[in-house]
Amino acid sequence: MVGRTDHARFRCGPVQVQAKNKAESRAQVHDSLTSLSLSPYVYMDKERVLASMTLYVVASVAAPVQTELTLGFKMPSVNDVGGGAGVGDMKWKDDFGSMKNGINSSSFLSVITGEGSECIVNVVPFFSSSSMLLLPMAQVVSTEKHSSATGKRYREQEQSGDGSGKKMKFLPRKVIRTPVISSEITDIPADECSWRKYGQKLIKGSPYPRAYYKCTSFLGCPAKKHVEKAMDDPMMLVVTYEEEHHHKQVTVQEYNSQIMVLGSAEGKKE
DNA sequence: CGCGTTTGACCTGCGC
DNA sequence: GCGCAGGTCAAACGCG
Repeated sequence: MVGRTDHARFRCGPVQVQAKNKAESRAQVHDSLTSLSLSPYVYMDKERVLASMTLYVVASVAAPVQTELTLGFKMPSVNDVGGGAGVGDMKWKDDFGSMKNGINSSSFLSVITGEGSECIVNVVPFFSSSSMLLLPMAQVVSTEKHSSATGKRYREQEQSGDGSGKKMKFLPRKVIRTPVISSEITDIPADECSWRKYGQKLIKGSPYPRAYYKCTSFLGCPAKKHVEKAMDDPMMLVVTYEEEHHHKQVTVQEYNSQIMVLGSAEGKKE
C-alpha cells in the first residue's frame, strides 16, 4: 500500500445529538452532574486542560436510563482562553444550545489520561449514540506493561545486561473498560483521536474477536489500541492503548481551531 | 472515486 | 526446531 499510509483524517467534528425533550434531558444532565459531584471549573494551559474532577462520558446501550441525553458542556471561547486564563477562568456551563466558535454540538467526551493526583482531561467531541449515559469515569483497569491473553508477549524483559540477546519491546499499556455502545464491536466510544482499523483477530480463549486500531489523527503517530469484549461481561469493552501519541493531545483551543478550519472548508464545498 | 473496513496470509516471538 | 498464537499487512470489498 505505497502511498496509502496517509489515512489521517480528522473525524472529530461536531455531531448533533438529538434530544426528544430538551427540558427533560437538561434536567437529567443536571441530576447526573450533581450526583457525580462534578466540579464545573477547570483551568488550562497551552498544552492541555486540567481538572481535579474525573468524569467519563460514554454511550451505552446498557444504560439503565433509556432517555436520550444531551451533554451540555460548553467549550470556552477563544476570548476566555486568551484572556489570561487561569484557575477558574474557564467554566463549563451545563447549558444547551449553540456553542461559541461555531460549535453546535453539545456533547463531549472527557478522557482522563493523567497520572497520580493530576488528571489530564482531553475534551473532545463525543460521537453520539441514541442512548447516552454519564458514568463516573472509565474504569482504568490498569496501566500495565503486559496484558496479552496468554502472557507470551510484552513481558517486561529489559535485559540490557544479561547478554541473552532477547530484548522484548517495552510497551506501556493502558487498559480501559467501557460499556459497549452497540452490538457491533466496531462501534467503540470515540476518544480524542481518529483511529483506523487495521486488523481483527480471534483470540484463543475468548469468544470475541479483538480489533486492532492505529491512530490516524496525525501522520506517523505510533499510538495503537485494540478493542475486545470483556470475557466476564459482554456488555463491556476492554480497550487497550499501546504507545504514546507523538503529537500533542488535542486541547480545547486546538480543537476549536480544527473545527473552524473544517467548518470553513465544508462551507466552501457546499 | 476515495476512503475505511474486512479478512486471509504472513510475520514474529515464545514455549515446549 | 517446530508449533502455536498474537500482531500486522495489504488486496479486495463496500459504502457514501
